[in-house]
Amino acid sequence: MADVARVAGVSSQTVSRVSNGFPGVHEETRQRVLAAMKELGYRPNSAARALKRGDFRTIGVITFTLSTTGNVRTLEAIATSAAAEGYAVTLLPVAVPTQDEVRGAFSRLGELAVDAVIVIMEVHLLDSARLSLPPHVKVVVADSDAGDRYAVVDTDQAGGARDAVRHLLDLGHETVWHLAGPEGSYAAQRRTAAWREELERAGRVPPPLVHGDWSAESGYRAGLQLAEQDDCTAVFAANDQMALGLLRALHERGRRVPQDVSVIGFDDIPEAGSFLPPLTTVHQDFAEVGRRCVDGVLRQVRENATDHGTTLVPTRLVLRDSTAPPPGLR
Amino acid sequence: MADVARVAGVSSQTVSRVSNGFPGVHEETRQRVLAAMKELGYRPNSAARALKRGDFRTIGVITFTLSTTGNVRTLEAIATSAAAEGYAVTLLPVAVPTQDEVRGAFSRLGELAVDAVIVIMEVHLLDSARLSLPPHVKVVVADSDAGDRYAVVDTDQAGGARDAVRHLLDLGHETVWHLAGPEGSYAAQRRTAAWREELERAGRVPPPLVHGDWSAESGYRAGLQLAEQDDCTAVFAANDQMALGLLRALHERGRRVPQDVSVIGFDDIPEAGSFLPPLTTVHQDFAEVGRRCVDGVLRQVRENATDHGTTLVPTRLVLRDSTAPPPGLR
DNA sequence: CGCCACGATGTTTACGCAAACATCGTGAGT
DNA sequence: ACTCACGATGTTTGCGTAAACATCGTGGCG
Repeated sequence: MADVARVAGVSSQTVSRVSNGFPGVHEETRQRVLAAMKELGYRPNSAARALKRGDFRTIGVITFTLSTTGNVRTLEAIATSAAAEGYAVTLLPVAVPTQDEVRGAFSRLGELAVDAVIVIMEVHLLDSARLSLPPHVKVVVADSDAGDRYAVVDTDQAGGARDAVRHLLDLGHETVWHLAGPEGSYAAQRRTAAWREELERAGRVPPPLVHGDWSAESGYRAGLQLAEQDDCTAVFAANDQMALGLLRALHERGRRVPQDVSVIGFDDIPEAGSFLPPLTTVHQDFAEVGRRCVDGVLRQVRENATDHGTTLVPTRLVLRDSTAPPPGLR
Repeated sequence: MADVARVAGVSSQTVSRVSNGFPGVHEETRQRVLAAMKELGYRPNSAARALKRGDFRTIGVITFTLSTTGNVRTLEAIATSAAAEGYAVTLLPVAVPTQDEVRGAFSRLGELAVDAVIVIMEVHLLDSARLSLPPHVKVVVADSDAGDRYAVVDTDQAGGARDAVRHLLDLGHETVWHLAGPEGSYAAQRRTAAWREELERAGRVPPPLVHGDWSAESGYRAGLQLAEQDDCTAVFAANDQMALGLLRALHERGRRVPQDVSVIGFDDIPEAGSFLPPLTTVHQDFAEVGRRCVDGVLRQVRENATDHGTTLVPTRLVLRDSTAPPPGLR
């Protein structure tokens, strides 16, 4: 910076003003400084900037895994929105979803150059970790229930699940089976709860629950069981991957979809339209979730506020070819 | 830090020594300092540290999109490896794959707190952008051909493609059709080139090329064309998503897989085993690619060297149920 | 008994930048 | 002509840390 100042024949303060786009610099001087910066290949040192300003213009994202579409899409949207606001995103991977690991990530966070954190994770893993959070770091939680301790942004899981069940009932199915996500997942719990409520509201009896672990493979295993149930004409899978495995199991057992069994998924992953048959599913707007997460943390950072509300992003039912009226009604 | 020093009754320098694990501090004193740090909730300020030390302990990752499995898995492995080495990872999303956008990302990089960069991107997008790279930033390129300008880590695309073709020929197929990736992609080009070479080496005539854009939807469209070709008994799809669409198209047109047509993919995405039928494919070890990327940049950072070599990560053929001998040979 | 070496700790300084304050010159108003 | 206000620019200072150097005390050795 001093070099630039010397070349341009000004003081370093003027260079600073130019580099930050502050007013009060004569146009001609500004041009001279810009030329000098270019000539010397000057780059402001972000460490010094951060030290002086007291913030880092960086958001940390803590997430357990990038193997689920949802987390990835959310992350992508976060990165894009953050970039648009002049913020960088640093990734804090948590290898194993244990409280120890999470606590470790949070404590590393303290030394990390981060103004705010977005946590994409089941919150029960956070419980004991929260204490080690540096006091000035703002938090928004996605994909979880944080009670009133943190701000939360999430898909309207319940609404989406209700729509899915409703759709199958409207087609005439007597009831709807549910291929649920892992028990530890709050998102899975909410989808399951909403499925049950919607059935009960319609006066139907919820069939026994079948659990998977989000993977296609677990969907396949569950599908082999469901294929045995003759009275099973409609299944609501808690995500598209499991629905994929389910489709394969049903196909192997000679149960046609949608003629014999209707299947509906959740997420609307890009491949869902290419399943056999193309999958009717509940679309999640991960991009919107990511955007609102960034909005949320930046609002907290800028206004030094502490939000606690929950923001729900609506879902949308995408009708494809995997659902139809039950055999009796055709 | 000054507060900690006061509470512990030592100088700030001693606090610094403790916080960096330096020797030459009496054990008793160390404990006193640690206690004071804990009591006050002291966190070293990473901006000041970076300013003083001159590096950031951070690796930037520039990638065009997180919508392909490969990029995501690579990113995940990078983040994990980097964390193990005490480095953070900051994400630099490039919204649109134009040279302007890429150049923008690279220039933002200059102001970013980053010691090294891993670029997961087609390199032709880099060409004109390279000039604006800050001189001290080390680079490793994944998923591309960077000539001898940068260090490169990549999957052995050619080897994987050869294995795929070889496998189909060994089953007795007369020739192998190819559903290629987008023309702009170097990875796609290499797979295509290897496919052609392997066929020619076996004295077969390469059928006309069909292009997709990596998406399942494009695979479906291509599949509709291929289903018309009666002499098409084996297809090598350049990735699993396109293979998925291909399977659907073949199924819709009444061509059974693998009885009438064999299909092989590339990537081995987690869902590949749940396709209908389970997909034979070429497994890419993205985790290894990510790890080697981190190794590469860190070696450069630490030894201040400039690597230019190319590291190839081997692939592995995963046999499932989508390939079989051609109809004539059954 | 005195000196020195060495371990333990303290003091000074600079990293690069930008806020706060200081200064300079010019044109408008009286 | 003289003041004053204001725009343009310069000077000083400190952000939190750690390297370099300085100091202090203790035990061993001649």
